[in-house]
Amino acid sequence: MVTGLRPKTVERVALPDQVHEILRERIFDRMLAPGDRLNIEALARELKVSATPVREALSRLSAEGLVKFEPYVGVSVAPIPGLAYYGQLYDLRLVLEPWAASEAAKRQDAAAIKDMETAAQAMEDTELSKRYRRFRDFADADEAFHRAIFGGSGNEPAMRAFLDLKTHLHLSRLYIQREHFTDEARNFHQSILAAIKAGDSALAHAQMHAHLAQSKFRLLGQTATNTSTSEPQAAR
Amino acid sequence: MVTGLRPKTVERVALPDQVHEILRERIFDRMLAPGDRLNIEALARELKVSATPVREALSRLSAEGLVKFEPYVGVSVAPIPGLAYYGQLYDLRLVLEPWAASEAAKRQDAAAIKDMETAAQAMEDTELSKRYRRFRDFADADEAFHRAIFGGSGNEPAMRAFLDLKTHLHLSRLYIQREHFTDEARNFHQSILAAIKAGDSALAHAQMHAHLAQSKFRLLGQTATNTSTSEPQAAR
DNA sequence: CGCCCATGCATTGCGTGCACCGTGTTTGAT
DNA sequence: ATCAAACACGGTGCACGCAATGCATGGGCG
Repeated sequence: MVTGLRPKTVERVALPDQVHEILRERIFDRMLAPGDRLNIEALARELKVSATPVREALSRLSAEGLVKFEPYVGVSVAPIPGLAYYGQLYDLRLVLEPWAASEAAKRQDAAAIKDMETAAQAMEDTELSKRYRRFRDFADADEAFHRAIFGGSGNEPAMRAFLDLKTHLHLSRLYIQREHFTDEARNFHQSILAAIKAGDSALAHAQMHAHLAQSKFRLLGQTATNTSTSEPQAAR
Repeated sequence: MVTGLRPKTVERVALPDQVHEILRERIFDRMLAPGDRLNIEALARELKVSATPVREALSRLSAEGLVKFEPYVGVSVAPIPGLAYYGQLYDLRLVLEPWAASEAAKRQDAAAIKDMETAAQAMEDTELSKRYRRFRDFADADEAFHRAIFGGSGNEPAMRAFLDLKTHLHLSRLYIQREHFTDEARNFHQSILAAIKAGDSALAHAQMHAHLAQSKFRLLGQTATNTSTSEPQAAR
């Protein structure tokens, strides 16, 4: 128990983590098309490592649902879900996050509210320096805000569930990356934050619901009921 | 594509899977206490395999949250959460599952309803042969029923989230394994199933909520603080 | 004399290279 | 043209060497 807390200064850890992150980036950036086979030894040669760390990284990616793992056959990039899937993802968020927001409003966790403010502020800052504004920065700040709300709900399993969802969330942004709507989201975030700080759980619930409904609308183009079989399977 | 469906008769796949299952069992059965270090080579010797599959299995367990992974140090059994955590778990289910049940009632997915009936029937059968009734059999049937409801909701991300939750759900049963309340749960399941088959989404929502609230009550001993959630999730 | 910090050692996880075997394809014979 | 056997690709498992961690011991300083 004398270990104390690690400095966290240097990247003391993990070669598999690096491979994991690299492959993750490639999938997000569409360098790897869905269905592409990921050859273990080829990746090992390219990345100048052995097969073991690569296997480890692929195993984690499989757990995240980004690659499909077929025993004794190999791994391939998981098919990118269609708009219908992301509609379902928003349906799920429409259930989870308004509840999380209302819980956060009730609990008034000081640290979590601080996190929300930080994330909201990061969004403002991102907005300010439009020159360097990368969509990813905005997405990161958005994710941080929503995560902070789950943190404020005090519900650890819900936080875990959200963190699992977030991987797929990032992919959904591929469909709307050309349109930003940052102002709209920013305003909603401010409203939600205000409601939570005021302890108005009903309002926080409503604002979050409106925020996500709006986002879903931006993604699907119209208030589709849900789950209609429309798989455009873009790219490639 | 000629492979068709694998026979499943023989252990066609994976040595890591077997190690994974063995360790999983040991954690569930309390053979391994929280905090215990899991020595890789020791496990390898005991299970008559090499270190590689063991490492792979531990990696998956880490992804499930059953073990804690410290780079360059080793893995140890994750601390078993307290009752407060499982209360939160039920709070989350109280949000997710009533919604899933109402969606299932709306969609009327024939295959999923079939699964629900099968699971419900399995519960009845388990009840019949009381001599061999193991609590685990009951728990498996219960899980199958709830999973079938998520299947009926047609929401794939929700299904994924539930599958992740289920690991921790099994652990929660450690607290109440001496009390069964199987009749109570069985009756609730029948009510929920009837409501879904009747297409009564509101009733399905209410029944599922009552079911989980009752289960939470059984676990915690008394109605806990929150779970107010006054709004029954109007769902659009 | 006692506490603290630095250095050495044992333990053990981590990474590599090689050999085995299952899979999927191609080729050759009927 | 069809089926079967052999080949090649590549994932899987294993033994070994390397490196990092944590503990123990010894020396130095207050």
